[in-house]
Order: sequence, then C-alpha cells, then structure tokens
Amino acid sequence: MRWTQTLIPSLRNIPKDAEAISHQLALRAGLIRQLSSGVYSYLPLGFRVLLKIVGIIREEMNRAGASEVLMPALHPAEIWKKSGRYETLGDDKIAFKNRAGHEFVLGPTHEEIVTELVGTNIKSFRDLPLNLYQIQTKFRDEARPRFGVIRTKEFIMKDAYSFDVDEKGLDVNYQKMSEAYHRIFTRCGLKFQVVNADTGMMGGRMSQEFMVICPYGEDRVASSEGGYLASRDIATRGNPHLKTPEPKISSPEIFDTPNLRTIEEISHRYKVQASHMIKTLIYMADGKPVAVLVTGDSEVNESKLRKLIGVKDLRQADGHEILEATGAPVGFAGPVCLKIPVYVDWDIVGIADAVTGANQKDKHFKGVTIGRDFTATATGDIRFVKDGDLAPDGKSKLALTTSMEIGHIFKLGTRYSESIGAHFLDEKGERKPAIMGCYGIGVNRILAAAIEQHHDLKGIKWPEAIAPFAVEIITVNHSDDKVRAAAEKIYEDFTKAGKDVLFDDRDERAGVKFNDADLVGIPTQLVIGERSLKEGKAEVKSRQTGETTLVDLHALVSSLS
RNA sequence: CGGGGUGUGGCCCAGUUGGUAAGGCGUCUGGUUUGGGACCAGAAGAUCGUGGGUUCGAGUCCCGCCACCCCGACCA
Repeated sequence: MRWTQTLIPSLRNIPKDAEAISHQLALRAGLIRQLSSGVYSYLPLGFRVLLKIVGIIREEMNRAGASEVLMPALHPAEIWKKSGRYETLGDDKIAFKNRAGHEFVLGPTHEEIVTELVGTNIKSFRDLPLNLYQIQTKFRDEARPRFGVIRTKEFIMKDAYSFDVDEKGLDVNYQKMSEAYHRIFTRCGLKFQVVNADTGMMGGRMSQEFMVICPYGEDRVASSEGGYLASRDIATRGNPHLKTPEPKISSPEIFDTPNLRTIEEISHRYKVQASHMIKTLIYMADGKPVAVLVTGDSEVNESKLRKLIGVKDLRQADGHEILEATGAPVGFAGPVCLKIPVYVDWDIVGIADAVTGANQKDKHFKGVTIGRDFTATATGDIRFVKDGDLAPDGKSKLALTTSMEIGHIFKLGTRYSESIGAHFLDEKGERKPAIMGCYGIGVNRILAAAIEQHHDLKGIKWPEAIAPFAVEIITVNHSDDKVRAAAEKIYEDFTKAGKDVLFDDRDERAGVKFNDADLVGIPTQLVIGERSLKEGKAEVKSRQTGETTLVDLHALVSSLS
C-alpha cells in the first residue's frame, strides 16, 4: 500500500484530551479517528491491526473446536424480556421502536439470541456439545466512555457460547477456551494474568478475567506475594484480629456540623483522618433497614455485605428510608442508639474515639468506641480491599495494580437455557436444559493493550503478529530518480512476494518520514537512499531494537521473509 | 443522574469597556531545499455549538437547550 493513497492523516496534529498513552498514540499514528463521545472510526492502519487480531482469534477458535456464526446486531426486545435481563440493562441498552411499533435492542451481548438460536436447533444429547462464536460489533450506551478505544459505546467483540449435556462437558469446553485465550493473547504479544472475577449481571457460578497490567486500565487486580490473585471486585482479605484500644474520651460528645455531610467535608474541616471516622450507610436488606459501618476511607463491597448479612435483596436506602431508620436526613447517620441491626467491618474494631454521625440533623459525635457505645450484630470483611491490606492467607500483604480487561470467561449454567429455552432429550428421554458457558474477547482492547505494552517516546512498536504492515519502505529523497526507481522496484518485489508492505512515497524530508515511521511503529523500516544505493544496498532498521544493517538490494525480499 | 470545565476554519487557540474575527500548526500552488520534524512567496478554508432576548449593532451581555472533557455514581 502506498502512503499517498491511504487515509493516513497528518501525523503532526496532536489532538487534545488524549489521556491514555494508547489513545494518544492511536490518534497520532492515524489508527483511529473520534466521531463523538466513545465512537470511533478505524482508519486503514488501525483496521489492518484489527484484521490481524481477528485472524489470530479465528485460528485459535478453530483449534478449540468452535464454529463461527453471525448473529444479528438487532435484537427483538421480546427475546430479551424472557431472560429477565431487559430491565437490568438499564441505561446501557440502546433500544428503539420501528414504525410498526416493534421494539429492538442493539445487541449489547448475545446470550439471549444464541440460546434462542441453539434452542430451536437441538433436540437430542447427540447434538451436543456445541460451541459457537462470532466476531461482531456490540452496542452499549456507556455512561462514561474512557481512555479512547479502551471503553467505547460501540466495540468489536469475539463472543463464544458453549452448550453441553452436563457439568463435565462444560468443564472441558471451559478449559479448551481458557487455553485458546492464553494462546491468542500470547500470540498478540501481550503480557497478561488470569484472575478470578465477579460474575456480575451475567449470572453463573464461576468466571475468570484475562487482565493486562497497564496504567490506564479501568480495573484493579489484587495480588499478594503469597500467590493470591483476584479482581478487586471480589478480592477478600485476612482478618487482622484488631483489638479495640482504650478510649480516651469517656462518652460520646455531640458537636455541630452544619451542612457537613460527607466524610471529606468533616475530615477537612475538623482535621480528623478519614480512617478515624466511621462511615455509616443504611441499606435495605430484604426490605428491612440495616446499618453498615466501615472506616471513612473505605468503600462498601455490596456482594461481600450480602454474604455477611445472608440476604439476596440488598440496596442502598433512599432518603425517606434513612430518615425513618435514623431520624436524621442523609449524611448524619451513626451507630449510637440505633435500633436496627449493625454490620461492622473488621477495621472498626481497631479504632476508639471515632467521629461519626449523631442521627440528628447537623450533628456528629466524637469519642465513639465500639463495644461501649454500640454493639455489632456481626463483624466481617465488607469493604473493597486496599493497598497494603492483609492477604487472605493472613501473612503477606495485598497490592493493587491497575489493569485492563481483555477477555472474560464464564461458566453460566442453565440460567439462559431455562429462561429462553434450549433443551435436549438425554439418553433416558428426559428433557433437560443445556449447560452453558460464555467467553468474550474485546478485540479493540487488544489493540489498545498492545500499544500500552509496546511503545516508547517516539511511538508504537508493534509486535510482528499484529503490526498493520510487516515492512515500511522509506525513500530518503523521493525526488531523486534513482532512489525512487529503486524503491518502486523493491515495492513491486515485496508486493509480488505477498508481503504486507507500506511504501512511504511522499516527497517529504527524510526527518519527517523517519519520525512518522517511528510513530506508526511498523517493525521493519527499509531505508532507500543515495548513500547505500551506491553500494547496491538498502538499510534495514528494526523498530524494536533500533539496529540497522545493510542488505544487498537483490537479497531484500528473501532476507525479510 | 449529581459536581466542575470547555465550545471561535481540519488541529491548538487570541479576541480588551459590545462595532461581523487575529495568530500558530496543517492543507493547496509555485520556487529553493532534501540522511532525523526546512525556507520564501501566494491561496483556499469560520453562518464564532444552538435557539431566543437586550441593542442602531452581539463571538462578547441575559435566559433556555445541546455537545464534548474531567471527577463521582453505574458497569458481561
């Protein structure tokens, strides 16, 4: 491909608001172009990278025994309503009605559709196992698209769904897919780790995320020297068995905090450390109010809390419910004299003389100590882990790293096969729902992750397997007839040999071309200039190492294949 | 959905107390150049996010709306 015939924009224009390295480089190197918040076009260079990634994914899916299908992006809303997920999708879904009044969802994921599809096509256990995959655009009206291509409203996903007769079969498929994922990400040149994760709204029993460590990811992974590895969403910590220190203040003292509701406001105003404050949140557990206590610098993890209380239905109370339960408006709740169950994080046991709400408008207490001023209904690990927490093994410490999720695999079970209907007759003629698994890869995110992991100050250093081109030919002085003729000949030779080659045929100064080539990051740069041409040679430069070697013109194609 | 910010050629932006828009980058043309982001000359390109209001006159003042960015909330 010739540079001058490609939609490669001027690479010197650096757009603003490019925060993540991968975002900035993808814009500057002419891979993508932003159209709107979280909506991007892929320009020729970027699209070629996606195609390379897709090629690798296809090969590995094939090896794992999955067959490719293509399901519609347009989903009739009735199908979604069967699984009960239509409502939980909330604002994320992009839904609309056509002129005939039929309601559609632009597919954010395909569990419902694939289950419908398979349900009408399988009858017997002999039809299973089945593993289907597709590579398709997904649509989600993300509230907050971030970091360029890392989180967008429209993105390309490889999604696969397995159907088995029993748990054993699911385990086999899950394992095959896990191995395929390892091979895909390795071939794409990524360093990654696999962590246990939350199943979230997908449901199911088990899931693992494939994470790439990079500074601009959205997720956090907790790990310890003892070998613990889990997503922050589900990471647990060891019980530090704190003892309550001797209080210095003999009983809680009330003080005025007019219009100060948040931990931050109070800690700032009265110079109290947030870790020395008790954050009291009111939740509704199976419809009844409960108080939840964590230190001021912690966040409640609702799924851990759900486990400690032992309920399924849990949500934060609204203003009215808080007023009813505590007698005070939002922002002034505290555990003292509260007549509802009090669930307490381990941290709270370790502080005396804490500051917390007084259950009166514009009032807080100081000098509150657990055991004396209030008692816990139950104590446990109910907050998100933090850097430096005790690991679950009780010995090492947890460290949090920022990561980007590039793949996620789930053991779903029968949630969708039951609600949507994908049943088969087993050997005894009994009707059973298929056991499902689902497996996703964010194709765009591989591109972003590869840039995050392979770049330097000058630009991208593509791993060979997913580079948009294998070789870039650069003429030092394009207006020199001999140089141009030699370059044209080489370009033709490479094209005939079926090599992916980009020919920078612009009549630009050498410096401009060198800098652009480094920015775009094609692994091998082939420099054609008068100097080496005199000796019948060309310079071959590696973007990765920066090393240059001289190669005879007639040996170029063979030496680079 | 809350809090903050910004909207002026493709990009970055200036624009005084109201008088219809400046500069840089990029683009195009011609010339000089050509081994790590050249120089000279010329040209094209803007209904100043949008709707209303005040005014003889609005990029500028007032009100509404919209879009985008950041921080939260949310998130297979």
